[in-house]
Amino acid sequence: MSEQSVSPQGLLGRQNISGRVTSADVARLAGVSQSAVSRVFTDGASASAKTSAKVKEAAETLGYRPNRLARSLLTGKSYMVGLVVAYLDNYFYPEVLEKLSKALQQQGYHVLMFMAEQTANNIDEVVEEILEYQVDAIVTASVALSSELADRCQSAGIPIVQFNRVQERSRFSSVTTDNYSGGAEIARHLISEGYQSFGYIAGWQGASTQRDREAGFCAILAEYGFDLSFRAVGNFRSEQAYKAARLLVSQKQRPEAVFVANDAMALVVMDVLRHEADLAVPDDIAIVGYDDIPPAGWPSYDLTSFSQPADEMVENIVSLLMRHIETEEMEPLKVKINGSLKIRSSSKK
Amino acid sequence: MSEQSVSPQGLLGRQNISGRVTSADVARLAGVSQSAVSRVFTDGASASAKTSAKVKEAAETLGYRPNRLARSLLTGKSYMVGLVVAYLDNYFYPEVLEKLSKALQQQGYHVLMFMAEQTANNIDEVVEEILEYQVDAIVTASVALSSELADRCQSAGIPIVQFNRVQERSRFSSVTTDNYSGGAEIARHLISEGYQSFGYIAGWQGASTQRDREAGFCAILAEYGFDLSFRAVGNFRSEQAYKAARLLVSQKQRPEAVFVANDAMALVVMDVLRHEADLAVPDDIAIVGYDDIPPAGWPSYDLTSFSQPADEMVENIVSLLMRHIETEEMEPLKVKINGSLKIRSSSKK
DNA sequence: CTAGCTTAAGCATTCGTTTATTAAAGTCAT
DNA sequence: ATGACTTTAATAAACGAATGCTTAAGCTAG
Repeated sequence: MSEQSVSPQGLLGRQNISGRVTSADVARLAGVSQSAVSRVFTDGASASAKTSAKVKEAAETLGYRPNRLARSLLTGKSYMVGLVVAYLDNYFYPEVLEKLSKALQQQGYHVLMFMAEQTANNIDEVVEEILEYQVDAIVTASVALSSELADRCQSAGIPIVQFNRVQERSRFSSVTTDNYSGGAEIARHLISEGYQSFGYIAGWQGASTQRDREAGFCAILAEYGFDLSFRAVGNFRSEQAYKAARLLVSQKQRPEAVFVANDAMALVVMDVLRHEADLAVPDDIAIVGYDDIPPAGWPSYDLTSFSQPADEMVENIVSLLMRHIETEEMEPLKVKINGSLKIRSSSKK
Repeated sequence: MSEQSVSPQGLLGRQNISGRVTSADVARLAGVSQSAVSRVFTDGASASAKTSAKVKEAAETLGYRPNRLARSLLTGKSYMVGLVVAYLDNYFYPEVLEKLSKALQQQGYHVLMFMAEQTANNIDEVVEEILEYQVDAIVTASVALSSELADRCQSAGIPIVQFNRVQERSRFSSVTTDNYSGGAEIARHLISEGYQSFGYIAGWQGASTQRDREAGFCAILAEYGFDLSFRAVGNFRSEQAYKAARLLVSQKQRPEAVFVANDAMALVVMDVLRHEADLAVPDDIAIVGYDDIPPAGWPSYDLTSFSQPADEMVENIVSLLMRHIETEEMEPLKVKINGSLKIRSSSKK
């Protein structure tokens, strides 16, 4: 035994310094090559039952799992989807986020979160950062991108799906409800209930959702010979909705029915009407919202709202994503989901 | 010019096939080495003003940004933090998620989302998957880990911070409010208001938060010679809270005041009392919740609630994370935040 | 003008994988 | 057994960027 044949590392898969177990460690323990280990862990690759078993056992005892980031270098896929979102205090978004996260997880993908301010500048910055993470796709929620950034993503081959926002001549896919018909349906409903004067509290004017909802609403009003007797801007923010509501109750001539551009604001408005102005909903004034977030259905509010079906919207986001990612098909698709008006007591005469 | 000295690729930084721009592309265009490009983009590395300028310009025109995943191979840091969360329909979590996301983003980190079912099995699976992504740390929200998994993370050197959950003899850090004193303070408040009989609607019994809140509440009741005249389990889920509330209103002897283990359930209970049982809150029955989520403060509910200060909790999560990640200090710290009881009209006699 | 020192940039290696290429080992009928 | 063919595994070269080592350049001082 005069030869110094024993490896200085010892024969067993001693872990490397960093504490992370690598495929080489597993290979050593299993007595196979590193590439064999790799093949066992990538489906579609061939490995004999025997080695597969050896490798799996070794991996188990060492607690090995392949490093997805290293893998991504070779495969070009990170199995991460970047999500850009501006705020979660509109409760429509947590709902969507939860569903989206679960659905993607089921497909082996995961959501990497990015919070953006509403300012275009900030959003571009954020997206630049997203690109560093080599996400396979980006989902933007209620947020618009500069066309310059759009180009960057385009040329980097990173598909974008916009949620609840469409940019007219943009090259990316989007999923929305038909906000124009939503607004229109609300108008029809209120008219058919017999209301005669109407108000509108707007969301952020830069948003396509805002514009479409208002346009649809007003178009039908006009068709029946009505127009808005009150209009204020709430920018989709509660504090501003609060101010808009104060303004509303201070009018000498209050409208009989008010459409508020989303539920988050509509709830604030209802609270002001009832608890600060002592007005009854719907008897003194009817309210309709948009989104049908869970609190809209709570008995204390029972708010009529145009429902954006989160499940169906998420399903569509996911299938668009998968289409773009897995077939490399870049052709954008603009999907419009049919929502439906949930009529509740806040708008019944 | 008889030599074929022109590179087959052309002299300009023609992008590689995959469409992604690499540091080598930038180097070629700037006429420097790849390592020079790398140095320009890693702070703490030296580069002359001249090359730095050349490189930055080239990077700009090519739209280059360093690949974080590739970088992570060398540095061992991914700048991602895994977040495990079970549901977002308790509105305390979206709030925390938004704040956490923003705070981490400010430090250059980002949140990778993982949705877990409540079952221990599923959570372990999910965490295994997280590990594949080489996150620098894990935050769990209202979720418990098997000790086996804990070992794995420990030995992989991945710190864990538990949010709103403590595991007794576990080796990871946690951030909670002092749920025991929270429950106690609620009891003191109700007693001092003069209520004489008490009910409790419990959360998921496996949760330390649930146990501590109840224990603190009952301890003080006992101290004053009271006990629970009603108890039901809502598991932190609205549907089950609904059933518990139905049970409550069907009692012959209703308690005068009820503590519901969190706001999400408390709001459901209030709605049942008011809209299904025609009872007045607080006149017929007082209600107190826990978390102080935004809807608790909405005038329609005006629910007394023990406030868990999301800002402060998040600050603590982040500083624990940074401590663990950047100093490699693994010693767990269990942080208890002081909450405060927000007394509103739902519990005033 | 040169010795002596500092700063900058290039080369080559490395991180943990996948995968093309090639060599070895089975399989099966003859 | 032997040859023709199919599996399986090992070797080595990527992927994109960071970094130790080394050399070239730049600067100061004598």
